[in-house]
Amino acid sequence: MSTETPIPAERGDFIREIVAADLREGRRQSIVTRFPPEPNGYLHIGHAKSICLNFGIAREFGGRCNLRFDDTNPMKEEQEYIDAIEADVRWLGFDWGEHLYYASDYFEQLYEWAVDLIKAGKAYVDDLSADEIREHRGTFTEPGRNSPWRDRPADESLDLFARMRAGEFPNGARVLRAKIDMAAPNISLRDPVLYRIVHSEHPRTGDAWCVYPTYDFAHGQSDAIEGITHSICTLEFEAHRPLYDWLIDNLPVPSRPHQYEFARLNLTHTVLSKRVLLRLVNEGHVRGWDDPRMPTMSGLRRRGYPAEGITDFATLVGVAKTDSVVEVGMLEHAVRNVLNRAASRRFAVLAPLKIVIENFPEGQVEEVEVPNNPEDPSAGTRKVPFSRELWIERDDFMEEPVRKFFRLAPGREVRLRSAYFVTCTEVVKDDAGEVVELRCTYDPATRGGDAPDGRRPKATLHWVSAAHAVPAEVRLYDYLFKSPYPGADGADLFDDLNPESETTLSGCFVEASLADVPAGETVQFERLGYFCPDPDSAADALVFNRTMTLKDTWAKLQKQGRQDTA
RNA sequence: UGGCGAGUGGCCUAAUUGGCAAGGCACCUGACUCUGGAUCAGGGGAUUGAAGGUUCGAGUCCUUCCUCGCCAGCCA
Repeated sequence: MSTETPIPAERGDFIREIVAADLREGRRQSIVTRFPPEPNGYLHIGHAKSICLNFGIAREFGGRCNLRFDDTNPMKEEQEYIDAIEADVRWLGFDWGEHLYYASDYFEQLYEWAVDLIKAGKAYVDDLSADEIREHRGTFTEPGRNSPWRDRPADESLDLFARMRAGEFPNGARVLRAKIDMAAPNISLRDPVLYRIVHSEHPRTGDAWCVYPTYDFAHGQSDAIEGITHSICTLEFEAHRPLYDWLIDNLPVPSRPHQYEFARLNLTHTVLSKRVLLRLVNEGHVRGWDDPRMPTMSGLRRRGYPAEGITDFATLVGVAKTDSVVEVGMLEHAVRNVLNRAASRRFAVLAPLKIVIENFPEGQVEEVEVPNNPEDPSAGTRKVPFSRELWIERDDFMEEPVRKFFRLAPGREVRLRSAYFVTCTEVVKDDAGEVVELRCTYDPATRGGDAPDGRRPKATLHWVSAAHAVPAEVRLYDYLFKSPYPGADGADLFDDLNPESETTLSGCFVEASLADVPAGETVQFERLGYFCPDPDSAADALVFNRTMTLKDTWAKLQKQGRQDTA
């Protein structure tokens, strides 16, 4: 308890074990990781897994995690994304301190190293076109062929490379390539492109450059410059590791980072691909990157998911090298878990049905005391007005109750939460036979929700006073994709889009205090689920998003019943 | 087809490196309950991708095979 060891006691995932061993066996004195997003889109929950891994390791092992933007492709990158990414990482609860970097910070150094490589005869300027380079590359089974420019004198490459930088050539005219092995079974070693000409405004460096390093030439060297010890990336970069190492081996870099790969996160009922997410936005399937149905950080935030739920989820799924698809249910579990603990409870009626308590004095208003969070007594209580006319949930009444339906029905007594027991005495219908109102009586002796004679209703209902409740719009969300595996076995994943992923309810009535819920806070509407105010919400026009429902065994029973009869 | 990687209950992840296959999610049952929530207790579910081999003993080591993923951008 008194001694502090930088090495956590419990065994972790395979990467943490490597980190611990490197420390324990003296290969490393301290740990430096990095989260290296490309600012060409918004962060999603898959990135959260990587963020939690990199920042988590730094935190646990007393090290540091840099935030580094991998901004080597000015055609796709924008400042807007840089800003959003920073905000998202912060929101998750991580801090990079002073260590905010950009690969573009290193462009000059990278250029010099490229020159070193040319001088050493390990890189050359190639005049072949992109198509020709592809043809020369060979295939999985056939080796590639050397470019005719491969053995051009270093001086010539040097001159050409300088002129590429000077802007003498158009996009695609020439590239700088590493001279490795055109017959390598690993295709990324067949003289990979190191630099290409891109005449394009860069969000950070403007028009200072018209040659840009490729990912392969920038990433490992950036790691080395920053003293990254463990460069953690996803599985698809595994084949690049030999190239990563080759560059580190052949350049006078100041440190020796190592790359480790883990399986990226996949989730059922959604898609975590920047390309597809971009299409969802651009084609109007959602209203934007922060649409509450999106798996983006900003979408989840707007949906009301607490950051802690997401980081807990990352811990829950672990880190391994097996391609996997995690059931969304696990995310929902993590989120419910923190919300159940922290969210304060309120009353809201989504599909209102009026009840009139005939023996309750007209015009009288009583304030009943309601606990804000039964899970957390320190959250205190609040006063909620109770009167003769109330709204209850339509689903909480059945004229002809089926088996196992415990809620209100003609002649049945239920408890109105924290208020009184009421009994339904009469059902009022309109001409069409629709139930429009219930007449009830209440038992004044049950004030607060307990009967002196100890009788206990089988159901407790939420309610709001008709005269005091405020109207609201509530947006219900469901999975963006109907199929757990959108686009599986060749199907067009856009065919799997769930047309009911968003349902807007108007005419809801909510407790007046709900007008004061601050942005970013998620509350529980008792018995219904977790909800948060949407940015569209205004003082005189409240809008709530349903973050998720409570676990609902009644709904499950109903669903099962439907299946049984079907 | 060449290279690389991965296969453990429906899903995710462990297994002290050769010693009784464990935990979480999901599911089911019961208890409790002023949320049909939460909580608590219990339960079902695994030939560890397959077949051989080594061994007293294999998820772990060897051989062969099968399946899946990634790689042929001047994307990352």
